[in-house]
Amino acid sequence: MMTRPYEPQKIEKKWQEKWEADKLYRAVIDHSRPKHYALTMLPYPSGDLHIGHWYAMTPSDARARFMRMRGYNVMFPMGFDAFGLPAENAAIRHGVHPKEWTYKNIERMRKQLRSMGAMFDWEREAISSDPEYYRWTQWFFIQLYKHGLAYRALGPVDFCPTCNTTLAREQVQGEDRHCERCGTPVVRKELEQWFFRITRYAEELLDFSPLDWPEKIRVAQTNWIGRSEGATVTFHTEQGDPIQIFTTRPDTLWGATFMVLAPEHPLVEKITTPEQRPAVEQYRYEASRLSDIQREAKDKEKTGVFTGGYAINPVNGARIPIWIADYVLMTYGTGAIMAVPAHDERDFAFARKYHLPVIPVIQPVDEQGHPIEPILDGDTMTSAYTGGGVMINSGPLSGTRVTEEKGSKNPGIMATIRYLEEKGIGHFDVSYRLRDWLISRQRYWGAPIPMIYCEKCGWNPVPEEQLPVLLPEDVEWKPTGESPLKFHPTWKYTTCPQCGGPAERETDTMDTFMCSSWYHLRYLSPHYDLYPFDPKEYDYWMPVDTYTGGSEHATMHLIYTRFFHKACRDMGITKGPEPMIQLRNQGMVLGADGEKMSKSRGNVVAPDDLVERYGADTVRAYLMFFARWEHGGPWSYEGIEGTHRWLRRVWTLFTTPVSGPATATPETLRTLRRKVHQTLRSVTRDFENFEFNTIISSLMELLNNLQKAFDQGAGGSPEWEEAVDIYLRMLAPVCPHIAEELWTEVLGKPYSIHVQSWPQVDEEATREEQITIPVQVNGKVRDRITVPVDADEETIKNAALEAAGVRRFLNGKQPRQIIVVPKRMVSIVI
RNA sequence: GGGGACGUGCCGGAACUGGCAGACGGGCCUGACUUAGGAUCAGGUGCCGAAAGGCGUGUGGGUUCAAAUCCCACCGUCCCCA
Repeated sequence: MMTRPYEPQKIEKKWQEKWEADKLYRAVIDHSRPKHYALTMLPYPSGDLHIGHWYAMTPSDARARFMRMRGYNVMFPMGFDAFGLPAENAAIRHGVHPKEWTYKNIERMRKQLRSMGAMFDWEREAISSDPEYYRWTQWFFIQLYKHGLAYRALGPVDFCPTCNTTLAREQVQGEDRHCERCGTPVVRKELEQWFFRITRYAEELLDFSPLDWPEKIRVAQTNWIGRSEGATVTFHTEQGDPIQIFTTRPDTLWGATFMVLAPEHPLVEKITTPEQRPAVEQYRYEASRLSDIQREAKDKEKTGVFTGGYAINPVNGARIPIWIADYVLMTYGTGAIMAVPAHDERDFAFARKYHLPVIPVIQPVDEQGHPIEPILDGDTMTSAYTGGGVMINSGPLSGTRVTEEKGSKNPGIMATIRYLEEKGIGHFDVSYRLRDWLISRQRYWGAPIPMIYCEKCGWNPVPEEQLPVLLPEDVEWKPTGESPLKFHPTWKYTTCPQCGGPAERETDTMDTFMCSSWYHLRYLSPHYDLYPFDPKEYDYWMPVDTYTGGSEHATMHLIYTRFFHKACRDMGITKGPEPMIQLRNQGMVLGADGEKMSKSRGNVVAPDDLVERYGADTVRAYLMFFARWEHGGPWSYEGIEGTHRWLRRVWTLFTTPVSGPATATPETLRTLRRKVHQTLRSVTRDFENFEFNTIISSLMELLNNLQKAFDQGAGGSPEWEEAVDIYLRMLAPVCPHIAEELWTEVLGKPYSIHVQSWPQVDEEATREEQITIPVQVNGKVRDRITVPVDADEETIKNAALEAAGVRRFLNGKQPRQIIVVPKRMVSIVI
């Protein structure tokens, strides 16, 4: 009889429909089994599923399936991060309503997602732009507001002129400070905006001890938070106005020879002398015309102007001039610095340019503490000295040792801080680079910020029972792209929840990162309407056990969601220290040319076409095979052929009828069984470690062995039956459709393979009887010997010395040393 | 400038704790089957060499009986932060 051909298009669709009809992947609370919450970052419904989505999702799916076979009750949900700018841009450009555009895209992407054959539990689907979802996004905002974690503040903010909205600092990227979404360089604007107090959690966010997260992400977040220890010191102007500064080098305080204020600093007005006023005014005007990008540019020469005012150095009473310079930004720290030119590069350059005094206060010394060359001299120094040494010219602290260490680990710094605290001049302080999260967006397609402004009562939250604040649908766009909420004739007019008088709604919407900060909670119970999630579901499923997605979210989503969880924990909403325990990042699929995929390069790989041609199983397997998952790599149209060939060979071998009883030798069958269990062991280990590429190569290798055994007459034997059984179970998480078809339809085993358990390794079967180990003479392999696996050292040594290849080199001489590593090798030194 | 990842055949990539470098796949070569092959199957394939053998994991040094793996310096690529 003719065996039927492998037709993935037919079997894949069939099984996808059956699995869904049977609710095979429905995840429900089951206290009798350990739970596993596997989560992969939800997509934005851009309209088309990209190969990158496949790369992120299908290996994650395989891992989730593996966990399920290992006995876990696995939840693997999917949804859409559906608010955002592209929808609105489509509206402006093509006149489609963002809602229509978004939901059409979702419809299309659902279909594409289904074609993956992933074990998504669609009954848990959540869409962030559904009112039943964003009602709770708004509710969270109000909770944060009520707990003082959301506040409104006026200040300079980053604004993208193309997207027509403000951005969080995290969304401003690169040297030219461009918008994360569209690449346009941002501009600075002075606006009143809503912020979340993420900085309150800076310290706790640095603690990664409960987490199994990649080093790369932990380092990126640590650097982003940018903790530095030092001192806050209060200087005073001659007139007695305090100027606070933060410094990481209080040990150099005696060397402060001038101060620099940001041109916008409020004290500038007061301290500027009449003679200096024209120059200062001019400089302030010029600075105001420059963007921060230009002001911070590293190749730009540092400029500044003397204000005519003086400050008193609190440690030595020195009268030091106060300058303004545009490289000091009002938005960083206190907008004022003390300048120690002898020990800071930037201050040094500034001092030399404007002929300001340079006074060294740290002298390099040797181990014994004796001064070493160069003996620093402020007049002749050619660069700042930033290393350690001993404090000089520093009054009572002269002679104190200063190391290269930072902050509290440095005895010189700590001695100075103790001194400052005793004198009441300053105190130990920690500063963070992290800034509060700006969440206001001047856009329409987002969750409205549920706040109301009343002339009399100020800002008040919308009463919770009135949530959600629905987005009005009857809106029109101006060509400028400004949010239509601002111009809506009725929507923004409401009454004050406090006094009942006329009031106006906030017309800004929330950063979509707010929506995605809690979506893992909405999956728990997407239609629950008493609370953002059903507490019973929370208690069973949370925290997320395995989270997968791109590492580009290190300082955005991944830090926001941690903050969100901790803030909610402190408000009594969530539990535990962290929302996602284990994180793994996939790399990127590059185009076949090795370049980043983009429409303009014309190197985009379309998954739909591949599925049509090869089937989802081949696409899944190839994506797992072609590179190490966390690295990614270039796509190859020839490479996928190889993976497809493999699956066809699996199909052919497993659908070939066995003719008659087994004729293979016991040795063949033993070898077959050994290889099967050895492969099972390594595949199991690789699944645990997310090493998908070697899972596939092991399965390919095992198929080659199976084929050989079959050709030698293994078919029909119990060993063969077992081999096929284990092979399909191992294949099931990777290629769920072909595995199901072969299991259920071809072999007639009980439906479904996806409810079967993961096979057990028979350790006894994996044991080799004889092993071949290399023998080295002076570090070079000269022969190989075959010995029983449990041979003792003496036996191995003798066998090695007997080997022809060894004797030829030994030439009758006595070896000086023989190293025997049982099961590995013999090394002979002559 | 700071931080991180990395550098292995023609290509993608393997190599667990230092122990046979190049698994697995692609490509290429040879052969079989075939009217045909861009299908399938079998074999070969790091480099030099007729062979013995030598040389090989970015470069140079070091530790070791033994280094892709550990240490030092350098070169190069990519990512993140300024």
